[in-house]
Amino acid sequence: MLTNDSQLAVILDDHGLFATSFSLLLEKYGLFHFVKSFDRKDDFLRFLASSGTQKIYIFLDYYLSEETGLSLLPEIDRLNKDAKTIFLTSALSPLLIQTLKNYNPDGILSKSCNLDTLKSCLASVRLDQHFIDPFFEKLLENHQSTAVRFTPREIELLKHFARGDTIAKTAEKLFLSSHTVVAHRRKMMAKINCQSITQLITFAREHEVI
Amino acid sequence: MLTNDSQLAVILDDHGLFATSFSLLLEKYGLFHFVKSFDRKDDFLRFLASSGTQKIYIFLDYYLSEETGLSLLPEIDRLNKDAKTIFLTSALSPLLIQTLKNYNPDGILSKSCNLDTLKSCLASVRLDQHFIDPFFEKLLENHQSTAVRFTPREIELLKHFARGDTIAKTAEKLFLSSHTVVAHRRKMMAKINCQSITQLITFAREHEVI
DNA sequence: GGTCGGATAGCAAATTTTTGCTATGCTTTT
DNA sequence: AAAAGCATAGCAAAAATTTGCTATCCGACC
Repeated sequence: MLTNDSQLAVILDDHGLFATSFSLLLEKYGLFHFVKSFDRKDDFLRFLASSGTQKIYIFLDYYLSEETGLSLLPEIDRLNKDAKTIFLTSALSPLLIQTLKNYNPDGILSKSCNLDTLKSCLASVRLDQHFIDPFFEKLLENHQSTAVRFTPREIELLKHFARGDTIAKTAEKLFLSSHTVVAHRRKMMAKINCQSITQLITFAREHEVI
Repeated sequence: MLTNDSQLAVILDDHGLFATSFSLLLEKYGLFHFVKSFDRKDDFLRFLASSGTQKIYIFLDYYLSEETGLSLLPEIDRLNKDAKTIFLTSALSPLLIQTLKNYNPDGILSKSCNLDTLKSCLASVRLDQHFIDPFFEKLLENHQSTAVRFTPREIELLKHFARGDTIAKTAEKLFLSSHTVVAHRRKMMAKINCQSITQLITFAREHEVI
């Protein structure tokens, strides 16, 4: 049922070990008859350029060495209008996933997904439907509901704290009274109910506030 | 020459897709006859516990979901004294690689390495020699002068601080005197010459120490 | 057999952060 | 116009962190 005729999968991931290994996985389970993997953007694009118009399924890593897979989308579309693009990412940030989603690729999969999710994704994409990893769906939902809102000014100060600036240093840089900086800290710490600046910074990082 | 009899490879990587795929790679090229992959620490440890004393080659991801592969080393050693441990990491930070090296695992490989490097690594490890990816060797050479070193214990404490634990909390969790925790903080802060814990944490994050 | 570094622990003092409470302008929303 | 929320600022006390200095134990290395 999954053994569609002459479908080609192409993988681009700068972690060569993953690219090579993943191509074996796609072959082994009969998900594709032909699989080609690349760990360099240039080779990948060259191959794509020579691929003509045949139907191609592209597995694209989000984090490439110097850029993100997103930046390749226009080029991919130019080279092969019918290509299906599925993003693979190890990211855990709702903000990043939302960004990815906004680009509307054919699929978005977590690198932590299991074989069944991979198969579901392929089944959907083969029916011209879009697929997003249930794990990421959940991530997005949770983000909406648990969102603690920091004001723009608070986030600005928070960035200083996260860079290691003390109260005094932050006040100096932003031309504020140290009392004001303390007040901002206090307010943010109250919002997430914590007792120290490191906890606040950790929270902010985990929730991609900064 | 590579087809040693009844050698077992075990993979632990929280990116299930990689773990599964990589196991296929190890099998396909005859690098191992038996390969088992896990994406959860618990399952991995349970398997290891039941493995008896046979020779095992462990491929360990550096970044696990809540901790680093490093923290599993004692447990691995306890469960199987003869296990060979090879780290796989996508990290690019000299400091992190140095840290990894200090633990003296049997092998350290970049996830961006090619098949030949993987084979060289295995050849070395099978001769009871230690192997480090040439790419990482170069990375370390280039940064020898500016390298700041944290000890394993320091990094352990650092992770607590980064999670927001105070001195008292950290001491409590690790069954230490708060004086000891202070001493560790002090030492690390002296190493990077900073005056507050947030600066230390920021440094550690930027240099991928934690 | 001695030196060195790492992990442990302590005291006292200086400094910074955190907390409890208050207050004044300034927008935005109702 | 009142209310609500944001940015600003202050004082004082409590708590935590940082610093200067010392010291023991242990294992590794020469």
